[in-house]
Amino acid sequence: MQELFQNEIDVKKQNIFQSEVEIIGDFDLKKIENSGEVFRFNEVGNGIFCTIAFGRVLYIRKKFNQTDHAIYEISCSKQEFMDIWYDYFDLSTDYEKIRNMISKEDKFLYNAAEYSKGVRILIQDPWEMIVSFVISQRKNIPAIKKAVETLCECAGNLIDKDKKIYSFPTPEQMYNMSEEDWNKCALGYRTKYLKTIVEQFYYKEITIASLQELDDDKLYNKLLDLYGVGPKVASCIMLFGFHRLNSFPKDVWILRILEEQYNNNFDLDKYSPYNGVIQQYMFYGSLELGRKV
DNA sequence: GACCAGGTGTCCG
DNA sequence: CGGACACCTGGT
Repeated sequence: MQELFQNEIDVKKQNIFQSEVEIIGDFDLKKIENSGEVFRFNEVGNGIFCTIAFGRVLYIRKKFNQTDHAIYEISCSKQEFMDIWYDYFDLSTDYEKIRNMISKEDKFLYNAAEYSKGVRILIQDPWEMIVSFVISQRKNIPAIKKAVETLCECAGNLIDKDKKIYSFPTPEQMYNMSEEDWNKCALGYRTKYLKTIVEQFYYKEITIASLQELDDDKLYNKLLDLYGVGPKVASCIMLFGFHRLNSFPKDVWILRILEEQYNNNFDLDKYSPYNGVIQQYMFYGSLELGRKV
């Protein structure tokens, strides 16, 4: 907390914002932060959000609202925003259109989607998603975030010397981690999963490029083959790393909703090809049912 | 100090 | 194949 506060002061001092962009449609930074899909995305104070991805850091803050769009201050050039962050935030997908597919008859889902308005499915680095979601198992979100940051500090590149921000390590960087590094990360039984996966990617027995070519079913099965990756983690990797919007991760919260709200009769394929977006609305809606952020 | 956290591998019927 | 059970560690 102290570090974040320090970070905020630094941001102000350096007047970090460089340009402005207009963003149209569903877009809520706080909701994205709490949507559970991203682990290096944090509010650092005063409405300023910081996210680290693709070896870059972005600071972004809403400046003001117009009726159908909003203006955001950003720490990069407009050009970089269009080249990198436009896709990251999935700004070419019309989430309002997806929300409008939900019938009012389904009261729970309709309310959940209203409540979640502004959540988007970020397009994140597939490798980072594989590693992060293997780490995520049987951890709460603060613990996941901490573990990911420690891993980045151990093996990533220093991309901001002042604020000590590190990039997410590549398979090569993780392959070269010492035993001491692994111990520092304190990943417990997940370490052996990651070591195995890292080795496969290091020796190019599997590549991200080859995975990207696969259709949903084949990709799912290929991910399941990875040591330490089960159905839930594979679905998350597909949704958040490969942007397979039909992938429907079922964690404890979703299972609870499917049982309590739908008596286990929810048609998981009803909103194809956007079942994963619907899942995300349900998951964010679980905040109202007692899930903690 | 328990108890549990966005699960998965393993073993057993 | 479905159901138990152990599992590292840290947060509440």
